[in-house]
Amino acid sequence: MGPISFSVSPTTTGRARLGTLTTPHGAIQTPQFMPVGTQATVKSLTPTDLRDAGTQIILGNAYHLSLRPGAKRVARLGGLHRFMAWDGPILTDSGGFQVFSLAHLGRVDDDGVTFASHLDGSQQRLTPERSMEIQELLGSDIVMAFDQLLDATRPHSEVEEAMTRTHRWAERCLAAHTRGDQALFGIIQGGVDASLRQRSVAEVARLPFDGLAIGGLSVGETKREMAATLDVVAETLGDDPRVRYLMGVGSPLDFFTGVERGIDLFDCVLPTRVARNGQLWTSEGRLNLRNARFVDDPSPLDVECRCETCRDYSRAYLAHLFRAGELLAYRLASLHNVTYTLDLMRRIRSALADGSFASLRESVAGQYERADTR
RNA sequence: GGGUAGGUUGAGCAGGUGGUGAGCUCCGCUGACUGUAGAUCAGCCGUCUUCGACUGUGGGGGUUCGAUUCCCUCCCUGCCCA
Repeated sequence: MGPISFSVSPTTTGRARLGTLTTPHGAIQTPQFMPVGTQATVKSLTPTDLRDAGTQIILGNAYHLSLRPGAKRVARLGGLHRFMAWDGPILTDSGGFQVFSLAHLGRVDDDGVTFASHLDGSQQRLTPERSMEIQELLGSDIVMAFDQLLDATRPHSEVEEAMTRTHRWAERCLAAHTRGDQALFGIIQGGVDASLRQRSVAEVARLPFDGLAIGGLSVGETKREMAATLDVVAETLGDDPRVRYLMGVGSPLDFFTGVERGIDLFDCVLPTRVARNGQLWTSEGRLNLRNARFVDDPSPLDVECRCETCRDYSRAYLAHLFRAGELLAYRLASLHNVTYTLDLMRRIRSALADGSFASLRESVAGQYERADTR
């Protein structure tokens, strides 16, 4: 028995599954969404806020935390859970995404990545071994393999090279990972090319990872390409029993795309980032609280939402807070979007259980369609 | 009453001493955001028939081929002196 266990059962909805993932810091129901807390905080929210929003697991980041405050410091202070006062499950990303998003600061070779710190320009080195060391010091429940991803516009040869490199790094991560109380997930790459994805699934799935992640999506490809790629991955994985995590996704409608293709876990900065920029997800679709039409609107943000923001405050007040640049705007907006997202996942699980997934998808699609074409 | 510095697109400014002033920052109006270098970024922000054109430098008058610029006069604002 490994550090985590995953029990999953199929549903009557496509490849969708309902499951329970048990970690050293608690069990989570899948399909599930992980709010992103890159720097040992989900921006503007406290662990109490996260609990109130229904959060079961959060994501942290090896690259950011290793630069500041430093992985050893976090370890000395009792590990990431204790440091940030979140006692639920934590998954840490390996730093692979920063190799992508901060590509202009670094250079990739077969052994790893050399880059200039985005904080002070100092030279840093990240390798599969170093990423494992950092994540073990942080003490997360789930450690992600160190990978390389590219955006959809890159030539086939480059995508293939990054994929094969990711496969070699995957084996090195497994060899370097020592803590028995942490799960380690492998990452499937291969861009939007079906044959590359098939190869990557075969290469990564044959390794003894505790879970499998699908990376390299939602980085510029079309929705159609993402769905098609998820179909290829699902088909190639077949009845592999391990938990499946779609990295960096997504929007409300993306969850339906993923879930019906067998995805169990999602993470995304979108709910919290767009919240800080005034965009709120509601039963009426997307609302931008900075728009002039809300300044005199006394109604709650979303009458169907149970969160503190919707319970206590008006749209007019939120619009005011955003215009005034008040810090409370960020917290109230983030609290709502995280609550909305986690409630949506709960509704999805419920719909999978009673067979109403398709009608829920139609309903939510209609809400966002109306908002988009208003 | 005398002196002095000013009056530029919602606000605050830049510039311009005879030859095309629509430039900046706020504010305002929209949009974007997908394993967080993002409480960020982008577009618009005088009018119109908007790839362009027109109007606009406190009001009026004068000189001039041509005035934001030079002259006269009036109005308004800050400061100083009475």
